[in-house]
Amino acid sequence: MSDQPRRRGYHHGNLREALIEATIDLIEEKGPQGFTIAEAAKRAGVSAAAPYRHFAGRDDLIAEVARCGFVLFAELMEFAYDDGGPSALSAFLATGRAYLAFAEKHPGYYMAMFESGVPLNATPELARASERATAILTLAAARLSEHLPAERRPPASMFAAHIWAMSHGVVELFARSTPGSRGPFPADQLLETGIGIYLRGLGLIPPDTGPEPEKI
Amino acid sequence: MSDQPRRRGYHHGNLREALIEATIDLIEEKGPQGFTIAEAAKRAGVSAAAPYRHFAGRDDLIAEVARCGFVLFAELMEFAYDDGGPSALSAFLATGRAYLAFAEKHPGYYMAMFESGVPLNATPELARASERATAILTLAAARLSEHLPAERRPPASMFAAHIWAMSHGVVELFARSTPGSRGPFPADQLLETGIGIYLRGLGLIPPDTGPEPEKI
DNA sequence: TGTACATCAGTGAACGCGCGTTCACTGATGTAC
DNA sequence: TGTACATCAGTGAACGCGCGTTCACTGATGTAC
Repeated sequence: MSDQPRRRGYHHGNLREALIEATIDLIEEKGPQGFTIAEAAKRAGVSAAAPYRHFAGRDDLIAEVARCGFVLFAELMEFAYDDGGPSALSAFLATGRAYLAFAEKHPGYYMAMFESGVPLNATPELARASERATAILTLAAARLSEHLPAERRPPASMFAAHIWAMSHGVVELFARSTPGSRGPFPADQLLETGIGIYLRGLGLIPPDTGPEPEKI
Repeated sequence: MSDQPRRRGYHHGNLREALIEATIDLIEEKGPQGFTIAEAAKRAGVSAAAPYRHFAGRDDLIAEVARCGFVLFAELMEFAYDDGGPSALSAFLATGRAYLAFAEKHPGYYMAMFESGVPLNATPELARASERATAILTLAAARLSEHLPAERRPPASMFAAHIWAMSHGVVELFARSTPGSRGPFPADQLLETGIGIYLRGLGLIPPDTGPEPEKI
């Protein structure tokens, strides 16, 4: 938050972390391609050459930010999932809410992860972090779909992919407060209702009462 | 496709369109931020200053490409929708397929529209084009949901937003052939099944036969 | 049909800028003895 | 406890580059008469 460069002396003492922080803020403000190493260094109160003591270059720094983002993301999802309690359904819905909350509270991370152009396998560490996050969502989906008879149970990874796709789509299209926002619905409501309808389609939520749909 | 600059003389004759074409190709190859006016001009066989006779600047050119993209997009969606025939349901599913087909066949347009950072209301013409595209999807959703009893019918714009979000999410996360693609499912199958489950949740597709889900 | 002229769509040189990165350096830190 | 020295994390100047944009210009086109 504090952009003022404050240094204790010749050595920064914490430059690596300070650069990561600065990168997050910069990406948040100007988007992934508006980010420059030079400005991150300036914000950390350090010369433009200093970052190269800690990162191989621009892409390496962004990849590291993305990795940290996935780590935090996974932690939040895991915390929200709460080991499947109090019920598989509520735990699942909580992870969905956590997804959106993460994107809204940490747009810098989110952009580094999904909009920076850094491929998810740019570094082995990044690949591992993103896989771990995927695994949590997939686990939540798997646990929830155990309540479904096996013969009409989609693969858990497909289930998870559907939810991920809808969540990501809502974030990208409707959660940004950029001018030109579409539609009158707040993003969290949109995602909540969307997931609700999807789960009803799977048979995980009882259908609404009401007359049968006419034949179409 | 032909990158060779071929000119008939001092005047290009068709520079505006040639620049748009070059921009599409460049964005497709290098992403929206890899695009430069200088290179678009070179591809069109023209000096770097020439584009300024036709566009106010970089952003204006990208915005125009996005606008063209929305126009084509709307046309394809409209064609796929086919005025709601042969049935509201099949017409709706066709528009979903058209969405994905557009993203796959015209990635340059798609990126200019959704990933370039150009806000959808950057110019009045762009805003109009994107609204028209939205309107078509919303119309398809409205027509389809007429088959639902009014009291459990979500607003058509919300319905449309759900579908748009899932489609966009599938495109962004699973349709790119970039290294690091996730999941073993082809994008079209993912979208098809996802929309199917969603529509079942709305009651627009009869539920699968099978035992009731246990209480969860 | 021919000529004069306005208009238009290009050129090419130049600008200022900021970026990513390298390099030889230097000041601070910590460890061996 | 004090000193010598290796190591580390910074500096600042410099580089080459390519970009967006401007400007005075010039060649081609089309229209009025």
